[in-house]
Amino acid sequence: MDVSHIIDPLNDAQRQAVTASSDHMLILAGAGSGKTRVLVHRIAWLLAVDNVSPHNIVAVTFTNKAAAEMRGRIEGMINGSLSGMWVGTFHGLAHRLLRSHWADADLPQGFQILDSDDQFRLVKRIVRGMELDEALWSPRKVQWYINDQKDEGYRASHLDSGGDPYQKQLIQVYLAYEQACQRAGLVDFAELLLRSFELFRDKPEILQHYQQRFAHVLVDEFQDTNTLQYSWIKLLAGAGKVFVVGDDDQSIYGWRGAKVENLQHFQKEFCGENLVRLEQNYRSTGNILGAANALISGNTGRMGKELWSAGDKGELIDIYAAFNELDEAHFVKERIKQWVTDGNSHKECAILYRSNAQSRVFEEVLISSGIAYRVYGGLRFFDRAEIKDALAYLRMMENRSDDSAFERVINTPTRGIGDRSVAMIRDIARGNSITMWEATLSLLSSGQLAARAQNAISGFVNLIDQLQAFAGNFVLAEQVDYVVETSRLIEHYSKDKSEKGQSRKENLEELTNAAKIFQKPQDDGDMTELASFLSHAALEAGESQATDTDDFVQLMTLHSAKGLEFPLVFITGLEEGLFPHGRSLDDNVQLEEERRLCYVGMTRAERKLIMSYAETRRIHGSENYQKASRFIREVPDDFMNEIRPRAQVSRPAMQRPQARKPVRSTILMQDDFEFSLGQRVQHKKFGEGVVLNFEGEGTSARVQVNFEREGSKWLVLAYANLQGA
DNA sequence: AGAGCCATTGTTTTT
DNA sequence: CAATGGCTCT
Repeated sequence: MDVSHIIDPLNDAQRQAVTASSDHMLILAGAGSGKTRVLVHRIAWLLAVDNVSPHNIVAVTFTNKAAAEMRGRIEGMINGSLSGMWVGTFHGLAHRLLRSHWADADLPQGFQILDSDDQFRLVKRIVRGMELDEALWSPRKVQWYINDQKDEGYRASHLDSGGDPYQKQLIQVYLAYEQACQRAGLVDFAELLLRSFELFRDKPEILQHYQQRFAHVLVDEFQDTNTLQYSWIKLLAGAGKVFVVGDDDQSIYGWRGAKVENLQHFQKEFCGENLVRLEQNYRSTGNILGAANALISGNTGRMGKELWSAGDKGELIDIYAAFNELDEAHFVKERIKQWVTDGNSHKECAILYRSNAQSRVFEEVLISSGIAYRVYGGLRFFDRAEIKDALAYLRMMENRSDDSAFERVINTPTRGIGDRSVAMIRDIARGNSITMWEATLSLLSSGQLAARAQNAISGFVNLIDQLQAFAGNFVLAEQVDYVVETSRLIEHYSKDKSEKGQSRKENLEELTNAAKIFQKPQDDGDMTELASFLSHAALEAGESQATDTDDFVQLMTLHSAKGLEFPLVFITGLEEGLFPHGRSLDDNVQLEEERRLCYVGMTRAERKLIMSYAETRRIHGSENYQKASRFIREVPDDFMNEIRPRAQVSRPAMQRPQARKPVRSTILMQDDFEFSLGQRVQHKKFGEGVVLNFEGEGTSARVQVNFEREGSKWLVLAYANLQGA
C-alpha cells in the first residue's frame, strides 16, 4: 500500500509519532512543531495501515475551532467524509452522549444547556432564595466553587465541610443548585462532563459499548485537561489505545482547573517510555525561539524540551518603553503602518495583551488612523441579552420546566407581571419543589390573584402555549421569526431609538438568519431541529472567523492567541502587576503560569516580535507608575533591541485638552536645561529615569521622576541636579 | 415601568 | 474609568 503521502511530509520525530505501534503514546509537541499535523496523519495512518474503521476512532479537542480544523484536515487527507468517526470537543461529545442516553443519565429528554451567564443568574437566585448575605456569598464566588467541585468530580453529597460553617453553607448552596437544575432539566458546562462520566461509571453496559467501539482515543492539548476530563478519557478508553498530544510549557489554564500534571500521570499510567518529543519548530525565527527558550527555562519542573529551528536567526526582538499606554498604542500603530508600507498586510499583525480592557486604547488609536482591526473574544453573538431573550422563549417551548428561561422572559418584554407576582411564583415553586411553570399554573387556578395579575399571568401562559402550538408546524427559521414577533420582543427593542436599541433589533433579525443557515448535525440524531439549534447556540457561541479576503489587524488576549500564528506579533503591557498579573505575583505556581503565557505569546510570532510596556498607565481611572515586567529582564540582551522612547508624548494634550488644567510641556531649569514630560534624565544617586509630572515654579518647582531602579520619586528641582540622559 | 442617582467592583476563558 | 446593581422617585 502506498502510504507516502502520509509519512513523506514528516520529519523523523513526527514520523516516529505517527507510525508508532505501541498501545499508548505521549507526544510532547512544542509550539509550532506540527502537532495538529501529527494528529491528523496519525489518524490517516491508522485508517490506511492498521485498517482501523473510522467508526472506532474518537478524537477530542478543547475548542470548537480546533475540532473544526481537525475535521477539515482529516477529510482533506483521506479525501472523504469522517463516516462514523467522532471528532469534537469534550463538551460536544459529552453532550452527544447525554442526548443519546438521557434516560440513563436521569435527565428529561428536552434538557437544556446553561451557559455561564445562565448559571450565574441561577446561582444568584438561589443565594437570594436562601437569604444569604451576597457580600459574603458572592454569586460569582459560589459559581466558581460549584464549577471547581464539578471539575474535580465532586457532587455536593461527596463534600465534607470539616466543621467549617462557611464551607458547610457553600456545600448547601451547591446542593440547592443541583436540585434546582435537576428539577428544571438544566445542565451546565461542567455538568455535561460530570453527568456523562457518571453515566459511564454507573451503567456498565453503556460503558462497555463505547469502550468496545472506540479502540482508538486521541486527545489534543492534553495539558489543559482537568481532573474530571482525565478520568473521563481513562474510563472511555478502557483497554483501547490512547494517543495524547500536549505541551507542558503551554499550560495556561491552571486557574480553571487544568492540571499539567496530567501529562506526567498519563506517562506513568499509560505509556511509560513511549514518548516522542517534537522539538523542531517551523514557525519562528531563531532569535524569537532563542528568546522564548530562555524565558521558559526560568520555570521549574518542566518535562524538558528545547525548540530549535533550521531557519534564519531573523531580526532581533524590539523592546519599547512607552511613556504611557497611549504612547504605546501610537508606537504599535506606527510599526504596523511601516510594516504595511514595506509591502505586508494588516492581517499579518496581531496585538496581544493580558486582559481585555487593554484593547480599548489600541482600538481608539487604530480607528483614528483609519486602520481596520478586529477584536477577538468579547461579547459573542449568542451571549447578547436580546438573543438570549429570544432563545429563552424557544427554550420554554422545548421544556416548560426550564426555570432559567422562565425567569428570563416572564416579564420581558414587560407585560405587567411585577416583582411581587414573580416572587410569589418563586415561593410556591420552592415550597413545593416544583417548577416555576407548575407553580404558575397552580397559582392561576387557586383564585388568589387580583384580576389584573391573573390576567397578566394567564396572558404569559397562553403566549407560551400559543407559540408552541403554532410554531410547531414551521421550519426552524420561521419558528424563530414567529417567536420574535409574537413575543413582541422585536417590537420592544424597536421602540428604543438609541443606537443600542437599533443594534439589538438588528441582532434579533440576524437570529432568524442564523436559524436559516443552521444545519442540524447528523450527530444530533432524533433531536428536533429546534432542540439541536438551542444546543448549538449554547455550545458554540458563534464567533465568525476571518475570511481570506479580510485585511485587518487582529487584537486578542494572550490566552485566545494560543494555537494561532502571525508574521508580526506585538506583546503589550509587559508591566509588573499587569503581566505578570497582580494576583499572581506572590505565588510561584501562578507566576510560572504567567511565564508560560508569555512564552505562548512569543512563540506566536513568525518573523518579527515586538514587546512593549508603559511607564505610566491609567488603571481603573487612576494613574499608576509601572515597572517593566520581569519577563523582559529574563530575555537575554543578545536577542533584544531596545528602542529609546520618544520624549514628548503627554496624555493631557492628546486626550482631553479642555478638561485638564493647562499643562506646560516643558520645565525651564536654572541652568537653562529644558526638560519635558517623558524625558529621560540622569540622577547622581538614583540613576536613569523618566519625568512623569511636575508642579510649582522657580526654586520650589518639583518634578516626579520614575527611576528604573528606585521607582518613582518627587524631587525638588533646585537640589536634584538632574542631567539629560 | 422607567429614569436617574449612588455605591461597588473590577484577571485570564472555553465550553 | 467603566459597567453593574440596587435604590428612589416620578
